[in-house]
Amino acid sequence: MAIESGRASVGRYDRKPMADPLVSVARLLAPAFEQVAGRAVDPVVRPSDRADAQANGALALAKELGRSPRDVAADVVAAADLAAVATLEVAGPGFINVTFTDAFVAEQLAETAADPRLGVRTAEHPETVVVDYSAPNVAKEMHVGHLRTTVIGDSIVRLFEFLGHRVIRENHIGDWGTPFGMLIEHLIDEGADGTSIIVNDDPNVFYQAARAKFDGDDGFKARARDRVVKLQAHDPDTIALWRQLVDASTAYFNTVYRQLGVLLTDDDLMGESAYHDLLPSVIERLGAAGLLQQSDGADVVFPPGYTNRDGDPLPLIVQKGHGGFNYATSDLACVIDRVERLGATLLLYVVGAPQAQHLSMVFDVATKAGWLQPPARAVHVAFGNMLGSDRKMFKTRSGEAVKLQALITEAIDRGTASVADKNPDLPLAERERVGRMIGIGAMKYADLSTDRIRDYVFDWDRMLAFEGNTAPYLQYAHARIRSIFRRAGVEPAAVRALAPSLASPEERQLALRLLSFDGAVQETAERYTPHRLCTYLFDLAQDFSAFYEACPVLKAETDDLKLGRLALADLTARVLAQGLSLLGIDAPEQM
RNA sequence: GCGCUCGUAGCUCAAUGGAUAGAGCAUCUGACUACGGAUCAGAAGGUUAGGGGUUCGAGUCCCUUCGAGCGCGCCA
Repeated sequence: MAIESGRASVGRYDRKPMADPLVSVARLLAPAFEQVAGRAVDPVVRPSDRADAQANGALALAKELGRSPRDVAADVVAAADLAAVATLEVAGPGFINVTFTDAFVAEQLAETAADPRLGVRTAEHPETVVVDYSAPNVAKEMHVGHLRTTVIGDSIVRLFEFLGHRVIRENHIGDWGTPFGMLIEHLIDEGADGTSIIVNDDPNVFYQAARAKFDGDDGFKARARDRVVKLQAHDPDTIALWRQLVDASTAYFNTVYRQLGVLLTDDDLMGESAYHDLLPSVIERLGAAGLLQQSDGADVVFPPGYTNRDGDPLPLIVQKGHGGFNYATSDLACVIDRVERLGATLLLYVVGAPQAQHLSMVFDVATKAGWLQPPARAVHVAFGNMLGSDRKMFKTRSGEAVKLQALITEAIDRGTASVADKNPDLPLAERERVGRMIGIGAMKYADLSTDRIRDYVFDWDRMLAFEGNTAPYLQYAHARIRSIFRRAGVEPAAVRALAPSLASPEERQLALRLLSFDGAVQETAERYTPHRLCTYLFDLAQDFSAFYEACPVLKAETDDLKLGRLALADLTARVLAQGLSLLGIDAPEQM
């Protein structure tokens, strides 16, 4: 299959009249288009900066009918019956501008406010979705490279769960293979237990020391090789030592995950070792499917369309010359396990862009072997690199990968310092709690808010700024709304059944934005692009600021107006908090 | 050499094939003893890397050139 950078669709979602008004308009306009065209056509309803929405369908249709686009648009408007919802107007070369009636906006808003899901539709056909993300290595430090996969994966998990899918998180940790021979032998030499080495000391020191001995000491190397054989034969003593390393490492991963506030737990561990016993059957089944070939002594599959440096067909090696399996074998076993055992129909791989060719080959082979057939499909949710301010790979001065733990600590420190600076009256414990939300939130948001396929520049000052498209700006907007309620002495729940005020342009603009939360969430999930949701939330916060400036709430002329504006503010806060939560970011009540 | 991805304002980034390419930061101008100024309004800033093509319509799709990054047989 072709490499998909996230354009695949998850399937159709139901089209209930509530929620996204664009969906409602498209649904209501469709019969008019059908009447004019003589067949079903897409009204092509889109957001517009000239009206509340625009329908572009008449332009394409006019070409087909050989008529003037404006005439076609006029016919559609004449045939349409949605007076209760919107007024229609032909504009420009043949657009239909849509302006919602205030009654429609008010009604939709009231339904949204009454809905715990804030208007977000659940999937019409819930699927079993496996999300493969994070994937750190045992006995190694987590580094910046693990940040994006962990944060993006976490957000995708939250999104799909919210949409009603059955989501299975899989943390494909590197816990098997040749390095474990040397790691276990080194562990024996040191006479230490895995916990002290990995949790209390720097895992990289341990790993590099083992590596150095492996490279420089032939006796050690021979022992390490023997140890791998014992490990793969499930020798009890060897497994016990291996288990020490794995347990210590996963405990360490968990401290990182807890600090990051991601959902991963031990229950989600599905490392390479879990597929080890399946690997021979992968080869057997490839052979039975007639796909297996020999090349330079290795068992390989040649998926069509891939070439090497010399222009010759490029193989996917599934069994090495001396009999060992590699990560391609393991990845194929994953596909089988996820489809056949778990019943997954959507396999998401939140893995860096450099793996594109490898994954594409794996998916192609799995498809040819019949393991990955519709409705099941696999998508590489690829992402680019984190760059330093010099636009080069983010590294320490000495050129090493930056440790994720160092990044987390600095984020928390900076977030806490920011709160201390701006709200010194907060009690210390609260300051630290909120500071952590701000620091971690800022780091995650910086990662999520740009198109994932592109590289992005990591900049502490920018991501922690209270201005611009940042987590603190959104968190601040939320906290400020909650502050209004505290000051008013009103419980937010008390205004949820009230009609939100729509008296001014700013209120109307904010209301329309609130109604498009559903559309933003659906699009984010369909394309696996959290930055879409980020952009929506930023726009929402900006609309709220404009409203807040133009429309006094606590000093409103009448009590009704005050309550109506409180209702609008409350809905804004709920959407902000829900949206941030889908990104894995906390929204403090005050900051 | 082949392949993949990216190239948009000074900077960081948006923009389902739709109208005049939008935000934020920075810069400049203005508002108010502030419902948390951690604000708001406005201005200026663009040959969407270059060139061709498809289309009623292209930042977006196709071809090509240039630039950057990454990947191309037994590491994962």
